[in-house]
Amino acid sequence: MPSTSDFEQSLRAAALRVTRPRLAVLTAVHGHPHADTDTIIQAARAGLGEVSHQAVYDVLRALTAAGLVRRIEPSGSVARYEGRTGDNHHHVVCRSCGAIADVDCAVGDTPCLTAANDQGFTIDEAEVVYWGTCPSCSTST
Amino acid sequence: MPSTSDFEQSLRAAALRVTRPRLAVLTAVHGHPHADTDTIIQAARAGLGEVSHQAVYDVLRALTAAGLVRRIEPSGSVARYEGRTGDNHHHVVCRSCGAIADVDCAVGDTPCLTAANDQGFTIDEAEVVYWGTCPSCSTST
DNA sequence: CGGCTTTCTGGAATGAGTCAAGATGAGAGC
DNA sequence: GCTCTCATCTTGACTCATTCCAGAAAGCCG
Repeated sequence: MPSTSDFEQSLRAAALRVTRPRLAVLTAVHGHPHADTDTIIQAARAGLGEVSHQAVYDVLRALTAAGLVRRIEPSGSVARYEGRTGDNHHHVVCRSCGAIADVDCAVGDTPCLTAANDQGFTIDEAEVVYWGTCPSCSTST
Repeated sequence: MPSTSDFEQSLRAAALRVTRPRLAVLTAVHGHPHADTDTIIQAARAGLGEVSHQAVYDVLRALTAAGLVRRIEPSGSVARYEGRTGDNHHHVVCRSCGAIADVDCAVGDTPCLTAANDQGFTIDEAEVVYWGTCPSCSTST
């Protein structure tokens, strides 16, 4: 996991100001993969004291726009964020407990980006969500 | 598009009672592909008079559970529903205007269902969303 | 250090979706 | 065809994630 100075560089590289809340949120996102907003707020507060939820939302939006974090929203769940960007991986979501795990795509770097007929759309990203059951939910059945 | 009697049969086959609201919602979903909940409510009312939003939500949930309709939720959008199920197609979403179009997958019937490492998950469905720009938004740039 | 701009705080508002209780009507048996 | 039973629909209030707003504070640059 990147260090605080790495995050600082990332922020500066994205032309964003380096502030305590931003570093805290960035650290929280990297330390809690697929965490929902509330978890990130909790984590940010744990390392910073008090942060308004508004600041976290704002920071997350800025970071998402800058491409430093990725926002994922499985159906039926609240928005979640993750720090791994640019490596084109996808997600498995457990139907039972909502757990999310990373999976690399089988095909390569930009898989499935070749739709049979693209309807004239200019496709620039393919997002894949696998639905299934996680190991612990499978066994507890 | 299926007729009302087809919908009746589908409902009965799913052990659901055939009611006016259900037929109206089913018709609305088939007549308005990828429509959001509000649109479906409007469409159902157009063919039925007055329907409570609660009934529509309930019907949509029942139909989704029965597999008669499919629920899709692109990030940043409200829930949408479609009547085409079982043919394993995917969607292109326009980042600009939010338009949704169907695409058949290039690989075949159950594409991309082979994740590189499934983390022990039992995967039963792969959902693919292509992000891009629709023809009209591309040209108007 | 000073000024400008962006960001953070705190609170209130929005809006999709859900819950609960009672009324209604579809389906089954007589 | 009639009646009974239970799933389904109506109404209305409510939850909760997310957003909007205005003012205060802090970071960045010269």
